[in-house]
Amino acid sequence: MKQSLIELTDAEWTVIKKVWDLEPCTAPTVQKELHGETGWTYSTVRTIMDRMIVKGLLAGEKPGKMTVYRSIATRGRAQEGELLSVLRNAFSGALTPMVQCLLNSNELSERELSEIETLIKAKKRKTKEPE
Amino acid sequence: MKQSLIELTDAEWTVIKKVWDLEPCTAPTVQKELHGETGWTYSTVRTIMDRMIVKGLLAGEKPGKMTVYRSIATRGRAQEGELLSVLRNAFSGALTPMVQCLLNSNELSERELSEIETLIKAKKRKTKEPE
DNA sequence: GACAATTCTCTACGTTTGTAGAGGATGCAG
DNA sequence: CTGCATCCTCTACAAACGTAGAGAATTGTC
Repeated sequence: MKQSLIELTDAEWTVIKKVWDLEPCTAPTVQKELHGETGWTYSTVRTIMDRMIVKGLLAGEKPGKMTVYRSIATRGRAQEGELLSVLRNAFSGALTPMVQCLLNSNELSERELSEIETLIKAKKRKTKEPE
Repeated sequence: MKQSLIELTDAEWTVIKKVWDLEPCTAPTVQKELHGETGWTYSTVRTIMDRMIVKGLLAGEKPGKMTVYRSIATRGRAQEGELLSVLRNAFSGALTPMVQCLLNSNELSERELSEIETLIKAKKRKTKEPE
């Protein structure tokens, strides 16, 4: 039962990335970690995190007085969600143009190009001989 | 002078794709075209389009009584904007993982894989011998 | 010129997002 | 115990988004 696409707002991305790094973690910790980068106050971070619980993106438990947060949405599923929603909205589902745009819009090092080429070859192999 | 990233909402994507197809075009035309797909009323479409003018995504001229819309944001720049913002938010700027995720999250035909491979080879050539 | 159809303008309203303050509760230092 | 620092809860609020209705203006038609 694969839930429908996950989509995160910018603020949610900022928070969940820290959570992935720190979990299990508390709101004050996350806030302190993010403060340099964002300037957000405790209230701000806390609000975002609690809203993310409601959305099923994080889980919060309260053993003592402090709430301990964990991620529910995995990095992979979140990334996938973003990609697929761009694919759908911006490229009407057409993958090749999307990759093309990606390759054009960025200076890639040769190393990156080679890496990607390798990925493709691997994928090709898997496609040919399914498990 | 490259303006900063373009980002469109879902509704804006829906509209601008029609505009790209139909431009120059009027709001009633776009609304009629979208009605099947979205059920939106004239007011809804019109509001979105006018907000898009304010954002500099569309241009509107009014020679007679009807407003004629044209796109300002090009398809390419809009697509690029989406991709780069996902790259930044979800992949912290790392391109290879993004491509990898894309390849994994979708069943690609062998044809697509080959197409992409070709793109990469072309790109590699261009990278090696800059103009 | 009166009417119907089309289009426009203006206003509205609920929801989501970004951001945060005020004040209560709790726990540790002395 | 008393006070200071932490952390929590609740509430707020402006901007953006999705969605749309009400009523004015225009125009083609009889």
